[in-house]
Amino acid sequence: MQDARKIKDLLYEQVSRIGKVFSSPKRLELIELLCQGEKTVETLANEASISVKLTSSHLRELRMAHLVETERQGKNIYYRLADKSVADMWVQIHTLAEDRLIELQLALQKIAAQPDDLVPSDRESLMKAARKGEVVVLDVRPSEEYLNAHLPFARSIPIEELRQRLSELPKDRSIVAYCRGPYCLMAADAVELLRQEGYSAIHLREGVAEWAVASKAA
Amino acid sequence: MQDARKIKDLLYEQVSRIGKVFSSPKRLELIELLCQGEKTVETLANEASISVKLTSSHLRELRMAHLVETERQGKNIYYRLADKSVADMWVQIHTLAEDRLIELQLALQKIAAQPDDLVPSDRESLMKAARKGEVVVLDVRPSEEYLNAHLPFARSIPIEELRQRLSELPKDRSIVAYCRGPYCLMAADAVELLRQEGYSAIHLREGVAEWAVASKAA
DNA sequence: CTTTCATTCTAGTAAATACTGGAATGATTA
DNA sequence: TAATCATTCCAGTATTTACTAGAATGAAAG
Repeated sequence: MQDARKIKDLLYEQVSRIGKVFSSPKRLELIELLCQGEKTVETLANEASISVKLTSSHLRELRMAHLVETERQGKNIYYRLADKSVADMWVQIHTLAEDRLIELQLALQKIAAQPDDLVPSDRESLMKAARKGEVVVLDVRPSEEYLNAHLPFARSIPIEELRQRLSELPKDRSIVAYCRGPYCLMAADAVELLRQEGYSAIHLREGVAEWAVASKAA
Repeated sequence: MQDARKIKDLLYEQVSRIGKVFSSPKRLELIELLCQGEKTVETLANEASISVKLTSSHLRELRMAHLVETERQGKNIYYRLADKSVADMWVQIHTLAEDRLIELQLALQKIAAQPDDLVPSDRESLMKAARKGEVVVLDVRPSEEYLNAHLPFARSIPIEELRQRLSELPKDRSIVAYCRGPYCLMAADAVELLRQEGYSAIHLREGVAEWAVASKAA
């Protein structure tokens, strides 16, 4: 019976290794970034606003849990998620957090509290409209991330280029902007800019990872 | 821009609160127990082999993350999962751990390394056979857990009563035993006992939580 | 009023964690 | 050879965590 306890302790201990990875805010941010495609350590460090050394140590934790893989390309080392299921887990955990934590719901309402933010229920109708060309789905992430994966029918204009490339967008149709996910502020900024310039813009909170999970569930 | 950083930090911080809950082996064990139905603090402490006080403090963490609810019934306080999605998350996280951690795979192979353990792919055929009465699906958990939820067509004989109630089981058909999930040893023990007594017994690794997630995905 | 169940407070230990900085190492490219 | 990208080692700090034990508190049952 003592033997059984030891075995159980060992098993839960192993599972907790995965839980530990998801228990650090910065590691969560790195995982979300890696959901957009492979990236170098330097890119990850800059995006997450931490030092390369600290990034390296967080990535080490991810590697030791076998949640990421590395590949050397010239001078750079690229990190990527080891499996699609890691991206799914990120979506599951932040969704659970949004469902259970009132504090998180309030924080999310504060940023971009537009009444017309698109929520998952609109998914099919959005795709139908996008297919017909009734709306423009706009991906405002860096173009490498768009090239790695993007929503169906989406057009790419990175947020930094948006102001100069406004003329590419129609004023007679709604523009649905999205970015990395609900914790990324790029789409919210894009919507603000577009509205100032007289466009009809809507903020889609989901990123490609959230979209993928939602599509599977449907 | 500094403002944006602060907002992001706050959001990831909140999500990490949920991750932290799943980063402790004992809390994972408590969650798995609560997946079987509501339980008192004392029961949880005994099952997890820890003191009531420590159990209480772990449950406090779960409460503060709004993952469990409590209800007073007479002298006892019953804990239960606040939502089905918490049970789903437990299944997702231990599944991810099993997929990614070789150490966990090896540990699981050691316990009950029977070649005929049932794996998820057999789910539909198992149900078909159970419906026709070709196999007996046996739930060896305590009867309260069986009453709370059990697999379709399952019969309940708690592991402690199994030896005395062997005569209730047929020798001409296969007996598929299951318990709380892959980290619970009751079904493995039951299979061992049944085989010693001349029964044809098979170990189903999934519990009701795993079954529910798998059924949704299919 | 006592017992039972459960939480909380205080207090303490041991270990792990997140982060910083400096210096060394290694691999690759130019 | 020098520069770049990344990791690692060493050292140190601050914080958090898991756990133990003793004592007090509270809520309900008998």
